[in-house]
Formats: sequence, structure tokens, C-alpha cells
Amino acid sequence: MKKDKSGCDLSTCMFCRLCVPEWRPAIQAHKQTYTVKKGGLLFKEGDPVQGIFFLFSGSVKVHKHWGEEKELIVRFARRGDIVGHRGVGSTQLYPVSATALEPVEVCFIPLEFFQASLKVNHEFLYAMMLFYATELQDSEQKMRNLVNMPVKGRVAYALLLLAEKFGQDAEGNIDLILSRQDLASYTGTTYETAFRVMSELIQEQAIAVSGKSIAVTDTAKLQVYSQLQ
Amino acid sequence: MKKDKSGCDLSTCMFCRLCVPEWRPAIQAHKQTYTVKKGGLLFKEGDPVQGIFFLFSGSVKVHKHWGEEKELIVRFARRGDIVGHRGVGSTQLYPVSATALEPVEVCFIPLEFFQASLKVNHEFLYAMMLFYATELQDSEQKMRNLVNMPVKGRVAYALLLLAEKFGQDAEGNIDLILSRQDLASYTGTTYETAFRVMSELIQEQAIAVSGKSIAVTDTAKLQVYSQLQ
DNA sequence: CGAACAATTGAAAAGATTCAAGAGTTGTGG
DNA sequence: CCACAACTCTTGAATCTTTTCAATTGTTCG
Repeated sequence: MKKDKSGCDLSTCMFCRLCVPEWRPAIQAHKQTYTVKKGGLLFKEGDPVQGIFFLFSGSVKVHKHWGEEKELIVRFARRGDIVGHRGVGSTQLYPVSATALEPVEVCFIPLEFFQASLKVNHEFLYAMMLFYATELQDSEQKMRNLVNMPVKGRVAYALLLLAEKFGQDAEGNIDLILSRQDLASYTGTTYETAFRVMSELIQEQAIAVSGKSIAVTDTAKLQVYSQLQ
Repeated sequence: MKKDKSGCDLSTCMFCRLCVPEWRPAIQAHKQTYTVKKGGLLFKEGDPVQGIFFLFSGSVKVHKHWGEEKELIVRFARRGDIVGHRGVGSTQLYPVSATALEPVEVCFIPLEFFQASLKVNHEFLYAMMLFYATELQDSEQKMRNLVNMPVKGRVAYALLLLAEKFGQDAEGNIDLILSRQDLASYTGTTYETAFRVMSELIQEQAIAVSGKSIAVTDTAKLQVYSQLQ
């Protein structure tokens, strides 16, 4: 791991990686690295935007709320991902919350410094634009799935996506501890329905559950459910 | 209307407006303006990305397909809006189609020139990044609505959004001729369901229909349906 | 141990889709 | 100007999916 003086892992921190060397000292001065424990909030929907977060380790869910009860998980983020960028734009408020699913180490960049960097560092700005463009594509792909797929297809699709993003061990276990409730919120359904669908998938030996982790055992079966048409 | 030599309306063309004056001649040389008739395609999902479109007049729907029958309208665009930017990113293919709802005049910028402009024009790049960020927020807002709102709420929300975006005349008619089928595709439901919901809203005098245009007559009632919680 | 919370299951209800069929519109060619 | 075909519009009824409610079991943790 290449780390800079403040302990920032250059291989995973997009911000530090993209900054030209001369800027490093300024970044050192502005960024803050700290940890958030499991269940802790990085920021909350409706809060004024303070800055951007880069994750060094751990994982978080990014979610939008609906009344007191309901939520929709928009995205999961892990080591190397950016969080809080959804606050950049017209409004001054975060449109989503970010909650740690396990202890996370974050690199926090205050908004003013982040924006100043964007203004000065063309490469970084370009990378950020591409990043937003990709996020937009993903978001709309997910939107179509939510609208046109039955729950089973959405769960299958979600598991394939998570397996790819978080990786799997030898047994196929996805490297993310995910509660049924969170899976339900991610696939836009209720806890009970998510549970029932999971049971079916286990029955069909498409997936397996051991302890708290979920394993994809038959990718092809899941692909059938998450297929177009 | 301030127009440049090629007939580009500077007040509505984000691209031309953001370009520094010295760049205008180069733009003139690269961009193409032409019209697409009603029902015509600007580009199709899966096509290789050729460039970006800026709309001078008319309106288009941006939609994703699902098998042969189903589609989800992701967004409507009008005068001044950008279309085709969803193709920018990892893949080389448009993730959506764009179809003219009425005759449109477009300013087409080939991708290479668009990207070259981004590389050179910092202001433009910054504006594009903010634009993507805003689109992302809108997309996720819509996603939450699709997941958590009943159809009636989604239709109500859609109509309020369209009224705001496209404007209304004295009678409240939204300045966009929208078929029930398109409204259904936009709200992620079927033609019949959209029809029934519209009938209810007419009954409740929240909206009115005269000819092909839809009028919002009682904003407050629609807001109740599209409300959070 | 007991309290709180997560998991599990069944049954009823709600919401939306699908199918089907008839009414109304539009456009075309004779 | 009418007849016909091809649409879109409109409505009812059956069906399916998903949610909701409710009740029971299992697990965790102070």
C-alpha cells in the first residue's frame, strides 16, 4: 500500500491519486481521515452539504428515506468509492443519507476545498464528470429494473451486482454482510417478500446462506431471472 | 434571439453559450443543425455514440426499452436541453433512445469535438459535471417515487413535474402533447392503469383534458397524492 | 432469565396487470 | 361521400403479484 503522510492509501483514494503531486501538501492540510462505526451516519438526508467522502475501508449504504418507515437503498459503496457526491449540484442539502454497514475509514474533503480542486485540476474534474455520467447510467438501469422486473428478478439482479462489486470467496460468498431488510430496501420491496424470494432461490440452489453471508452458487440461474424480456 | 452565424440560438444552446468566443469558429465548423420530424429517432439504444444533441425547439422523449413491448421513459427534453449525454462514460453505446414527440431542431456535436471541448474548456466541463450531478439527483428522486408511490401518486407527481418543466397556458394546459401511452411509460405502468388513474383525477377535478392536452387545474390535490409519507 | 429484536409462515387484502370486447376516430380508396 | 380497415379509447372482470397483518418461533445480549 502506497500511503501518503496522512495515511491516505493512494491506490484507493481517487482524490489523492488524481491530484498533481504539488497539491499533495495542500490536501494534507485540508482533508481529514477518521473512522465511523457500524450503524453510524456519514451524513443524513437533508443535512447541509459539508464535503465529500472517500472510503478507505469498510462499506456503507446510501439511502433515501420515505416517511419514518420506508427507505430505498440507492447504492452500496466500499473501499475506493466516493460518497456524498450526490450533494453536489443545485441544492445545498444531501439528497440521501450514508450509513456505515461495518466500521469504515473515510477521507473527508471539505466542500470548498473539493470545489477548489475541481476548478484547478482539470483531470480531476474530467474524472468526476465521467464518474457522474456512469452513476447516471447505473441509476437509470436500476430504475428500469425496478419498474419492469418482478421482485425475484430484482433480487437476482441485485445479488449478481453485489457479487461482482464486492467479490466472492471460494464458496461464492459475497464479501458484504447484508441484512434481509437492507436487501429488501435495495430491491424496493418489503422484508417479508425479500425473505420469501430468498427462500425460493435457496430451494432452487441458485444461492446459499451460511451465517450472515450470502453465496451465489448458480450464476446462470440468477441471470435467467434478471434477464431482459 | 441572439443567433450566431449558423443559426444557433445562444440563449438556448448550452454548448455555444459556454464556449469562449474564440472557439465559435471551430464550433461552426463542427456542429450540424438539422430537424427531426415527429416520431423520428435522434438515436437508438445500443447504437454507437456519435455525439451529443442540443435541442433548439420541439420536444423529445428519452426512453429505455424492455423486450419488444415495454419501455420506460426516463426523461422528457425540450428547447435548451441536452440529449445523448447519457452515452458519455464507460460504454460506447447509447443506453437509451431519443424520439421526437413533435418536430425538433437539433444542434449536433460530434463526440470527438465534444470531448475535445471538454478537455480544453474548463467552464464547460464544470457545467457538464454539475449537469450530470443534477441529473443523477433527479434520477434517484424518480427512482424512489417509482418504488414507493402508488400509480396515482406517480401520475400526479409526473404531471406536476411536466407542468413545471414545460409550462402551462392560462387554462393550465401543459405545453406538451402527451399520449396516455407515453404517460404510462413515464410513470412505469400500463396504458389501462394510466387511463383509469387519469379518469379518477378528472373526476376529482384535479386535472382536465381538452383535446390532446392535459391541464393541471388543482395543483394542491395533485400535491397531496405525490406527497411523501 | 427475560426483553427486545430478527426470522418464519400463513392468510387476507390491496393494487395493478392482463385479457377481452365494444365504442369511438381517423384515414384511405373506391 | 361512404365503407372499410386500423387505430385509439373505454370499460368490466378475472388473475396475479405483492403487501399487509398477525401470530409464532428463534436469537441475541445485557
